[in-house]
Amino acid sequence: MSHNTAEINRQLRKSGYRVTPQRQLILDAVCQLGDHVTPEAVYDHVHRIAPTLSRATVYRVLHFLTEQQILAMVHIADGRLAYEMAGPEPHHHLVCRTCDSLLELPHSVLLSFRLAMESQYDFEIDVSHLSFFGHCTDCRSSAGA
Amino acid sequence: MSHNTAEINRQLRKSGYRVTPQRQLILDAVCQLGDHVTPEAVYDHVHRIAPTLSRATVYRVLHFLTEQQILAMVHIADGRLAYEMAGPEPHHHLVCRTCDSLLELPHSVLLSFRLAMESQYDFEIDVSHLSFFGHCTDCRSSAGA
DNA sequence: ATGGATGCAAAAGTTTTGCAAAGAA
DNA sequence: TTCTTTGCAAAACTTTTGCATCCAT
Repeated sequence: MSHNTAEINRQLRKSGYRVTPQRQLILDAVCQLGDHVTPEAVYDHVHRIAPTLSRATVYRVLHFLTEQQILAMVHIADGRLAYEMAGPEPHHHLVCRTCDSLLELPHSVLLSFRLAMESQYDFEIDVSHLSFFGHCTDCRSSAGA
Repeated sequence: MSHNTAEINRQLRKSGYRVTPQRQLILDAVCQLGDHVTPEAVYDHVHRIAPTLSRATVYRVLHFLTEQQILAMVHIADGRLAYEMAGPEPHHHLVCRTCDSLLELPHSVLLSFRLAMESQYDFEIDVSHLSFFGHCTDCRSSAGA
């Protein structure tokens, strides 16, 4: 996924924040590294390009960009947190525990489930992003059974 | 929830493991503290009773009891991990982000969703435990909206 | 020039590990 | 007695924070 740099920069400046090389590097990194990017992966990536860019900045910028809704925070296996570009439409993932592959799940699939929860339990599920863990086609067939 | 101590002890010994006061204390703690118990909460609890019981032991025993399927590991808010008694039947939770209350969700509710994922995406979701985050009745009404 | 952002380093928090000693079977 | 388990302490890892400096506007 590529992001609209000009648009994002305009948005940030309009809100009184600054567009810095670090923020651009970190955003590019999340973009290039794909879905479910960990802070450490971001750090590894940007640190190669800008060796003085610190871990503290990576964490701060990831938080910042999430607050600005430019990034989204997602849960990954083992209860860790990761980030990805915040798309206009919520989407979800099927994460294979064996090969770590990702399958994207359109939002529509979750809607009926959400509605059921709402009517049966009067509980409004936050469905900005969900990850489900399990096993994909390939791993199920190769693992036998 | 109370657990069948005698049965569990028998199971452990049968597998060649030992029943120690620490293991019993930690199991009792998870039992008493309820669903979604963090390692730190367990430590706080047992440390009051047995001040020499160390954090290392808490972590080791929680892992151990999970391997033995006496406990189950669950994801809670903020990507943290917690534990609870492993019931005979999988169950799931609706976790309120506002008041942290828990609603139990019977396994049956998830079955249709699971089947849908399996047929549409050929992906087998691991449904040993799922937590959904959102807002409960009370918090939705009091927060306005 | 002004105030938000960064780098560094240190701290805080969480989980793991090595090893000698303790203790369950 | 034997061998698993524990306690302690230290290490490993992840994330946060204080503060002086820097730099985008």
